[in-house]
Amino acid sequence: MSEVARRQRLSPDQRREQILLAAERLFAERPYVEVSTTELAAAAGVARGLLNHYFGDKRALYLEVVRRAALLPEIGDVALPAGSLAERVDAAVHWFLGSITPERATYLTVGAAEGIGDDAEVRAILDGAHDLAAGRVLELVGGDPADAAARAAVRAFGELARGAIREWSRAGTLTREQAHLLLRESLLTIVQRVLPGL
Amino acid sequence: MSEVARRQRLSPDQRREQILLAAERLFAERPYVEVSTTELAAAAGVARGLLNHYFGDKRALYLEVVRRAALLPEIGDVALPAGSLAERVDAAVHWFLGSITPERATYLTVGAAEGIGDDAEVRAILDGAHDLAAGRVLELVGGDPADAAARAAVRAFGELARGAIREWSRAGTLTREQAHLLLRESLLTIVQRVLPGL
DNA sequence: GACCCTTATTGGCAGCCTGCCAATAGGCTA
DNA sequence: TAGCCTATTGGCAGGCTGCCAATAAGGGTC
Repeated sequence: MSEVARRQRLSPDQRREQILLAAERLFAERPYVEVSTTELAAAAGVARGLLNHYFGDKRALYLEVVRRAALLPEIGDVALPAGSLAERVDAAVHWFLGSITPERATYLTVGAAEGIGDDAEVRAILDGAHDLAAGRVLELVGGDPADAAARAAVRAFGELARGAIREWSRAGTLTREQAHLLLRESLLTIVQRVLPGL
Repeated sequence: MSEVARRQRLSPDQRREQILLAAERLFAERPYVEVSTTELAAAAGVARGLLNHYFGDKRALYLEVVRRAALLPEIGDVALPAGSLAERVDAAVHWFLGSITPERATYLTVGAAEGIGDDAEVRAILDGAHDLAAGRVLELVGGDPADAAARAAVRAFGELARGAIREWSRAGTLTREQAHLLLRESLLTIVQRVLPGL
């Protein structure tokens, strides 16, 4: 029978990636406490001590996973403004919904911990990612990304968006079209009737 | 020096409450893993074993704390419909914002874990509480609480509300008036332009 | 192609945390 | 005041985490 090499020496980057992939899977299935480092190491096919070597401790590994997951949306290249406000709003919503494939839905709706069981560091990571997305949306609809209040309002809109996405892709209580309608009308109202009044 | 009674025999209800209060405080300060049962027991002035006696295990105690926190909003007696739609919407928003005193903000914006680090049980508790609130809002604005899609849309609105509340009471990036404006206009739009189209 | 040397990788030790259970004693009742 | 029910305690056993010194994979060098 084929004897699997007991030790395999990989480049730090490869090994890191391998561990992160396994951790991503396990942490997505069960809550933090329920996943032991022993299990994480086994899933990655590695000695437990290697986790500490690469990430410091369990918590740091977890934060790394959250960091990667939070940034998934690929807030990159979306065609900037063009057309009427209605069209631009529609484009922004489309981008938001489009960046969510069902498989990634789990990660994208990440809102992690708030309130009881809150975790300042996790919160900070997510806030950063959400703020980035809010800034992008504000640009798309022709707002001023530098306006703190406007940005805050759009960040709040982001919560609505993640809520709608969850209703659609996880609970199945809204169709994608319904979610789109909800977000389009809401965002339009926010841009037209709320932002000017802040 | 006054010798504090080494053992004090309380009624189960009192002891339970005493432990829950201490746990509430600690869990609000630091994430679950960071709080040890030893610490919880010390904070409650009780032997560690008593926690298990009353709640089973640490997780169960935590869930109990979350359960109580999630239900805080006192979704009880709010004057039902009256006046124009605009007025009813305003009343609903007022109720949502009013049920949030700064001290309780921490608990009320509880959205707990989603995605990475998700916890099915915590999720279920919060979903239940949020759905209850959504049903109440739907009643207030004259919608049909039995309409699943409408309820889902309003649940999503609840996320917007919690987001706005956080921007206001925690981040301080929105004033209460601004948060109110954002929620009022959004909810009005949802009722007028979204619900009919679901 | 064989040897070396850097460093990726391992395995086990020490401390802490958690759940469990039998022993203890507080305080109400008769 | 004596007795009993049961609230409360303390310590044991197993598991998990972080740390560190020992080990060997495999690319570079001659």
